[in-house]
Amino acid sequence: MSEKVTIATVARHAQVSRQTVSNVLNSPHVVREETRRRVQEAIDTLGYRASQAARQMRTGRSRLIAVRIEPTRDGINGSVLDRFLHGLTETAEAAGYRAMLYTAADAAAEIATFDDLLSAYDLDGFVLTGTDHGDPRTAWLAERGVPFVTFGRPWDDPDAHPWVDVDGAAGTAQATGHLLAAGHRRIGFIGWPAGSGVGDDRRAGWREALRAAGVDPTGLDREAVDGIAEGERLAADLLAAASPPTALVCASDSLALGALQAARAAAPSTGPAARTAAPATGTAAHTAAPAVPVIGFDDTPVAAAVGLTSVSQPLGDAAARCVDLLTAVLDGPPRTPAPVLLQPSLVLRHTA
Amino acid sequence: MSEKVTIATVARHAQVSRQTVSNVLNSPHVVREETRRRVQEAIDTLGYRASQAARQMRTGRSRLIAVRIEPTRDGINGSVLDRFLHGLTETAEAAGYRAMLYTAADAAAEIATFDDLLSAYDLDGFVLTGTDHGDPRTAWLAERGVPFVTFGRPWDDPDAHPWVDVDGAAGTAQATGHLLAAGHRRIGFIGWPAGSGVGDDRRAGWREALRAAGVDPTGLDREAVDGIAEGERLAADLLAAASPPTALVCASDSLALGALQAARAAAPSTGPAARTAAPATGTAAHTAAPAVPVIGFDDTPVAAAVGLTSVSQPLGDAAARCVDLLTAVLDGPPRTPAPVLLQPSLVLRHTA
DNA sequence: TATCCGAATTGGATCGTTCAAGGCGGCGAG
DNA sequence: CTCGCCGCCTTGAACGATCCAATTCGGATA
Repeated sequence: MSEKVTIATVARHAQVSRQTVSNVLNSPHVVREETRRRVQEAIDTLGYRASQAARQMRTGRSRLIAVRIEPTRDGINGSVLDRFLHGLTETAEAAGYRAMLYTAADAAAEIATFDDLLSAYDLDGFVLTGTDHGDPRTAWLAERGVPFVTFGRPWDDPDAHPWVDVDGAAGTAQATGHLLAAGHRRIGFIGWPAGSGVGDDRRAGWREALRAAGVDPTGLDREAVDGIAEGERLAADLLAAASPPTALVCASDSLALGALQAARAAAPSTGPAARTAAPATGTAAHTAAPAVPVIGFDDTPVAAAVGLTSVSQPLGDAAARCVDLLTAVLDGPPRTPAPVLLQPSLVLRHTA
Repeated sequence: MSEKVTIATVARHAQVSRQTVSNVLNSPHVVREETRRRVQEAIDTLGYRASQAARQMRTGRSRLIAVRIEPTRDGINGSVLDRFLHGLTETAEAAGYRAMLYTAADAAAEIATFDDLLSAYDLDGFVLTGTDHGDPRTAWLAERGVPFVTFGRPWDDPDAHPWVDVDGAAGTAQATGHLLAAGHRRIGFIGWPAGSGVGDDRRAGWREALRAAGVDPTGLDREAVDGIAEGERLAADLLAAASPPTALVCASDSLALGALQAARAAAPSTGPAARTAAPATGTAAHTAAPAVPVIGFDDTPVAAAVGLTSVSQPLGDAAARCVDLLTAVLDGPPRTPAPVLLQPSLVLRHTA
């Protein structure tokens, strides 16, 4: 191995000055074509790579973006983040950025981490996931003019900052529509307690779809925090009602999984037009369609494994668009790029 | 906001030289206690943070470690990486390091990425996951003296480099032992094609456990690449044999999930001492114990969701130990720290 | 021929930190 | 008394890139 190859090495090798080499890399248009080629050749020959540290010291830019990796709560929804991260890393690499991970127990700790990462590592930007009403993190970042994008809408003001999101309401509406088309009328919803942006959005999709079909959604929904056990409890409660729903839409795969068990436990009631969906996946149909169809949300591996019909989010796309927006802010003019709302799709399996 | 606060700002504020401030941070023992306190106070007051870029430029160390984020293959095993990454990031932060992500399509691309990360970002070290026989990546890194740790043994030479692993053989042995204790004798194994380190290890655990119990494992195992469909196929094949196994141990949850379906499809055969395990999880027992008990490997969310008994890897621990070993190499004397072999545990659920 | 112009290139200064070398007062040994 | 050493601190130089101002140079213009 030879000595470390710096910009000076390249300059000497190509018979030009350091600045010219720098120009070839950063502003190729100011360099004569023939010179540019000669320099580029030297770069390739020597295997030169600009030192990020040196560049960063001068420019204050690190070409690093940070993402938080959350503790896998439920376990089921964990792999959502997994897919998102992969897409993010891949797109960032293509744009010349690298993704850095950080953890934080709560919003306050996360803000402290922002501060640390910004002052110590000169981070260029952040990708936040899972925003909610009055998020203190976005306020902190915006106040300091730090570039960031959220995966999840700013529920208070759609123009507050760049964001990417998946249209959850459209997803539950699509799920509800699928069940309506199969002949169901009384379609229940199992979701999260009112107040969370995402949860309310998903419930709204179901409600509006029912209303549009002329069905009164009153009394057809239940709510609880996420979890299989909760899903089972709520579904059992719904199915035991005076006039129970004949199909269920859920705000998550966790809830849906629990609901599925309640649906299976329930006697094969007199649901209309049962057994409409055909097995969609390649694996054998290992579970019979439940008497009460159930649709989940997120299309997690668990859903795929147990044959649960679920609303799938285009996570790779979402991650890519996050990077797009962020780099637009970083590399382009200082204007806020338009937000992106992606459409989910319904993945049909055995349960609906 | 005031101006950027550098080491010079602190020095002025504390009435000392830059170097003394630097010493307070990096070699506190050479500074008089009273001075140290004064400087520390100035640091806290001003909210000073050392610029990584400047430090890195001088020392050549970035306090960054890189991990590859793989494309979620199966989906089921994806969340394994998720948990590992979280633990890694957390432990790295505690040790003053940050985790950076990268992707790579294959080993060659990964090596190219090594080169890039090393020369451009001055990466301090790598954490590799999923090593195999004759891994070109470890060879490349070792040749250049780049610090790295693998999660997964170097299957050719245990002393080649620092590593952390989970004792897969012990896991399958434990699973097999559990079934033996329940009265089973003919216990089958569904695993991956011979040749992969991890797969062979897991098979060996099962084989030796059977042998130790005086059972001849011949003909009781099948192999295929990972996947639910494959698992179902292999299990069906095994169960259709002349003298079929009465219980199954699998090399992954994916295979186990498939096997479970085959086991349920099979008529409740005359297995011995059926129904020994009691429901372990908090959620209601939604699935009856199968006629042929099945045990998976990895304790994925899917396993938890469907009630599959599975061998659980201590991923958080593993990640932490990876960071420990890596920082030992980075911060300590240049000797190879002892490898770490962690023990998995059997999580009992409904299927065994 | 002298002058000017713009494109292309050059050399010096700079970012914030750590390293290497050196200053300085005091103390113990020769 | 002087010398060397030690503990504590300071100063100048360097890491490798980019920014800025100055300079060269070929060619067009007066």
